[in-house]
Amino acid sequence: MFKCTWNGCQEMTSACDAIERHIRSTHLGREEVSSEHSDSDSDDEDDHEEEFYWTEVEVNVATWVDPCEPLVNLALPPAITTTLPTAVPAPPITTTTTITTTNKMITPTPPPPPPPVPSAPQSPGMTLTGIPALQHTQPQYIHVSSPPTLSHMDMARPPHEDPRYRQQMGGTTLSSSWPRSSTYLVSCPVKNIVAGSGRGKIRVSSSPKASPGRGKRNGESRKCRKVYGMEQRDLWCTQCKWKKACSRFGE
DNA sequence: ATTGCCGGGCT
DNA sequence: AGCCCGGCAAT
Ligand SMILES: [Zn+2]
Repeated sequence: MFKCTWNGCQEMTSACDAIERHIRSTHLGREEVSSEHSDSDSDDEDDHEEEFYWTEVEVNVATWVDPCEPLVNLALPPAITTTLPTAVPAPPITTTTTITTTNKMITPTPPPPPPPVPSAPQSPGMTLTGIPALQHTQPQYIHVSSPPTLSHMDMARPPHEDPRYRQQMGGTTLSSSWPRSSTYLVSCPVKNIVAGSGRGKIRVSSSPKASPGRGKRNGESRKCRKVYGMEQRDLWCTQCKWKKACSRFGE
């Protein structure tokens, strides 16, 4: 069973495609569009936004425990489903209740449309740009102790940094949310506790040849610049604005 | 060409 | 201190 998780909606269907179509037309407000975009150019698969608004409800479901987070499932509903529309094993569980498995990222709060803003008095009724913009809910681990590694966790952009609603599309794609990709990184809380206290100018191992400390090292690194683009520079973190090492996105 | 950022200049 | 940019390295 696939249930719509939209605020208050109780729509339920047995087919995955059906619920997605329901969400698309009823909630997302966009009509059925043939999979082929004739006009637009290429790659990115059309935003699968509807995939965030339904959950798979099953009579019996094995509790998939993420190998990376063995002790974090005390607050969030344990659920991770890869892309598997049909075929369910049949574990010996006689529970009558149903377990919901949210597909794609963990969403602690069922109604995603209005992202829970930390605390900011906003104009009632509409939120942000109007489109159901989700935010990359970074899984908050229980960091045992890592004071020096205060890198991310402040991805929540200020309520309204820019008084002007900047809306300039580079193409036909409406910037909905993060440039999601098909693969989701799953970082483990196995971080080394670096005792970074030495504050000198000791720059060891700095041969003029090999020093992978500069330049565009990894193609996977998305810093403020690439994320927001040259436009909306005011959304970058301070360090990025000054062309210094980014402070928001560690790694 | 683009991105990340060190080094260094200016206020 | 904050702010900005030249220029380098890596993609
Ligand atoms: Zn940054």
